[in-house]
Amino acid sequence: MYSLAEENYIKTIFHLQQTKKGVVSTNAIAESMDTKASSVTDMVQKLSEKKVLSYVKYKGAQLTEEGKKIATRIVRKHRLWEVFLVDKLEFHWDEVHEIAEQLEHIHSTELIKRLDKFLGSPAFDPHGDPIPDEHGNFVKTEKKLLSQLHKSQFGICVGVKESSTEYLQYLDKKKISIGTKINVLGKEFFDGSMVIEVGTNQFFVSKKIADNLYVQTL
Amino acid sequence: MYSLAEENYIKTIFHLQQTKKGVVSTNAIAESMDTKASSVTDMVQKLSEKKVLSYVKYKGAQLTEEGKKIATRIVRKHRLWEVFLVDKLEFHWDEVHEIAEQLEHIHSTELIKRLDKFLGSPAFDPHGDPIPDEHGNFVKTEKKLLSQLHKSQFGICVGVKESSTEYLQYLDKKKISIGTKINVLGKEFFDGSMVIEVGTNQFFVSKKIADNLYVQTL
DNA sequence: TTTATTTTTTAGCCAAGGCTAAAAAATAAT
DNA sequence: ATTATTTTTTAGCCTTGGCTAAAAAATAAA
Repeated sequence: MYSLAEENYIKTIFHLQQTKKGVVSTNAIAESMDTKASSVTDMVQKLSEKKVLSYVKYKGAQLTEEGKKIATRIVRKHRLWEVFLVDKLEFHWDEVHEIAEQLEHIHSTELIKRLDKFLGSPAFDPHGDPIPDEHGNFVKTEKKLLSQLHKSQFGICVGVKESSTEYLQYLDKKKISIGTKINVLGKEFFDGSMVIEVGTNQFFVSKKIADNLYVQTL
Repeated sequence: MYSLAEENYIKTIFHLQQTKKGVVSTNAIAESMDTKASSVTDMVQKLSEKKVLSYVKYKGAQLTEEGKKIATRIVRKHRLWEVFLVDKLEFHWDEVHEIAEQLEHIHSTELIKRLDKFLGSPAFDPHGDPIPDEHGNFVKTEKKLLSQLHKSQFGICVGVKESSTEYLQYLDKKKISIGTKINVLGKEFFDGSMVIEVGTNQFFVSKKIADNLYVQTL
């Protein structure tokens, strides 16, 4: 069993080594966790002894397989709870992070198993990020522009390229927000326009619109 | 904001002063929390400075109004989460305590407001204990025998007087367990037998049966 | 290739919460 | 009313997870 502090370090290092690719520097961890480098050194040395990560002085830290497993479980919990908060308690997607930060540390594998089932084993959280399955497997996703999808593919809205007021209002009107699933029903070869499905709504979007929306795809 | 340790002390003292009536001794707290008396003394002195309880050396501790408020909020959270675990995640009522012990420390008033609404503002938890409302008011309940109820009253099953195998099997068959709501539809003056409703089922119970079941009533 | 600068680590300190052992107060027994 | 026993407190120490300031290593600049 890992302490709250340990879990938070593991989670942070996991996220950092996704982006920064490879070993993570002491300073990077410190900055990301809003703490001091000296504190990070201490903790990283402790976690290294626990075989959660490998650590070479002055070089940085890198999670072991065990460490990644722990991190993945935390991420799974975090994202499932976010789905719960949004889908069941009707929170808005941008209000749930803080609460999920707390809920992700609740210890009970049975709880998560049942929560997952209760939520219908969702594949994405309300921000459009993929939820690892119970074995820790992430679906490998790619961030693309909506315009890059083909007919009968789908994507989860994760952001916009340029955010003009008009565009955001358009998305709002069409009930597209972060985490929304978008099915591509058809695509016009000639002008790149598409027919998409959002919820139960089906409508037409121009290439200009589809070029401005980022989606996460499998 | 109170720490995890502080919240646990406050909660424990709250429960102890319900039963033991009045001031709570250092040893009682220590035993109940499975810790040492010396640790209790330290914490109780700290909480006294924070005006959460009044404490007289060698005499014991007693929660202030503020302390009771904090305790009540924790109890409310604990019991609402238990309802969630049983009603929504289909845990059995005797499996949920540990998990609720963790969930009760999640900080977010909005979360509890929404959880309560989501659950239909339940008045009792799965053990038949009353859930304080958002202002901290407990419905004042009384523990009675089912046989003491009158027509059109209801009670929440909280236990049995004598537990023979046959009796427990009977309850099982009738889908009566801890936390089950029982409506008294009719009562026969002559022999004390009753017609009760459990879920959507309505059936007859003899006085002997009704005399053996404890229920919580408003 | 020295010298400066940045990054990281070490050393020493602090607060929270716990523990043990000894002292002090309260309570019970003679 | 003493003495014995139990309860509670104090004193001192431990671990976790922070912090600051100084030292050491790595990196960049001259």
